[in-house]
Formats: sequence, structure tokens, C-alpha cells
Amino acid sequence: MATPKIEEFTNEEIFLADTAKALSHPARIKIMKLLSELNACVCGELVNLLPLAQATVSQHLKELKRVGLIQGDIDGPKVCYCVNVEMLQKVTSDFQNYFSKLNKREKISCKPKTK
Amino acid sequence: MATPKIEEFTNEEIFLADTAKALSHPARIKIMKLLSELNACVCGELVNLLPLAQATVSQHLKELKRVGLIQGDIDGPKVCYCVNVEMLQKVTSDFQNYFSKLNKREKISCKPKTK
DNA sequence: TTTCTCTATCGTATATTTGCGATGAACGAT
DNA sequence: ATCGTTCATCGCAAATATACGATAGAGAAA
Repeated sequence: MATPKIEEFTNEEIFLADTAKALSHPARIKIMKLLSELNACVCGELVNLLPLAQATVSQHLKELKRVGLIQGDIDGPKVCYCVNVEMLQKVTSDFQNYFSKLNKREKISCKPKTK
Repeated sequence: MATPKIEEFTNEEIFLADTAKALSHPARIKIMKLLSELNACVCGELVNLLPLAQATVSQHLKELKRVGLIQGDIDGPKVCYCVNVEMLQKVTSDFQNYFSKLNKREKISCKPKTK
């Protein structure tokens, strides 16, 4: 089974994991960066800026759209993609919160013989 | 091919994507949280705290260890896991930096007819 | 209408991920 | 030396992810 038993995890855990999954490929990390720098970008332009075929880029865009990090707006025959500001802010603050909690406790470390 | 053409991406993009991949499962999100809260944790205890079999938990721990987010130290027959503070701090600041750059530009949004 | 461009989706191939039972290795205890 | 505990790894099955060529559909342009 590749299906995780998500029913045992909290919504927050699932949300963070799902968002991390959307960012778990260099192409998608780069797409977010490009869309931010260019403010918005037509799909075909992204294809030129990435070492991937058009069909593959389209799939990566779909994954980012799935979690709401970007949105695509039809502009004639083209599609103009841009960052979804609200979602990006939510993701930013949720991860900031997650990491800051993780960073709180660690003072004592394990014993030295690392496996 | 499931192999991304990573040779075309920067080391930073690959690092962020790889770290996100390590956090792209609710169990691993939760393991980080548990290790932080408990300061350290024997593997068997994590198995009790997660809805997964021992073999599966061990695999998730391996993935987190792969990217250096945790370390496991042998304690007799048991293994004590804990957060790798240095790596966690690096990851935290790298993601903070990434997100803050993404948040800079978005003022103008796309046209309204979302696809 | 016909043609061209642009992009999403389909179909396919391959690789990876997820999960778990079973096994083995390491260690402490008896 | 033997047994029990703990955990990593193996082996397998099923689901996902990645990549791309081919195709379809929507619109612009002729």
C-alpha cells in the first residue's frame, strides 16, 4: 500500500506534509521562484525557463495548483500563472510556526555514538 | 522516467526540494514534532505513538536521517533518536529565506477568470 | 472556415514511495 | 551458550510520481 494511514494524523500534520510534497521537486521550487520574480508568467515562458518538456511542466503546475499555491488564469489561448498570495502567506506562517516549535526544545542531544 | 533532470537546477533548489520531500509525509512531520517535544526518543516509543508498523516507522526514520534532520544513537539494544539541531536551524533559515523572497513580489495578480 | 498557437490531458514506461510481515544482527540478561 | 528484546533490512505488493510524445480543445489569426 502506498496509501498512508492519514486518518490517524491531525489536519495540521496532513496539511504541512501535503504542502511539503508540492514543494518536493526542484522544478516546482523553481517555478514558485520564477512566478514570484516575474510576478506572473505565461505557461509557455515557464517551459522555456525549465529543462523539461511542456507536458511535464504542465503536470508540475497542476500539482502546485492542487494545493492552491498558484493559480492559472486564461488569457486568450495562453494561461497566465501567478502565486496565490493568500495561500503563500498561510503556508509561510504555518511552516514558520512548525519550525519554531521544533527549534524550542533541543538543548540536550543524544549520546555520541551515532549509528 | 521518474528521475528529474536535476542537473539543470541549482544546489539550493535541489536542497530545498529534497528537504521538503523528507517532510512530505504526515508521519515524518509528526516524528519531528515528537522528537522535539520529547527531546529524544527511543525508536520503540515512536512506534507506539504512531499508527504504523515498526518496519514502516524505521523507514520513515531512515528518510529523515538521510537528509540529516535527525540522528540515531545506539543505546544498548535500543536506538535513541533526536533532532539534529544544526541541520534543523539550517533548514529553518533556508526555508524562511525562500518563503520571504516569494512573498516579496506579489502585488499584481492575474486576471480574474481562474481556470 | 481553415490554420496556427498554446496548453491540458491521455497513454505509456520507468522509478520511487509506502506499507508490512519476516528475518537477521546486536545486545543484555539469564 | 541461550533466550528475549530491539531495531534495521529484505522481499514483496500496490500506489504514486516523473517524464515525454501524441493528441485534443480552445482560442486567435488568416
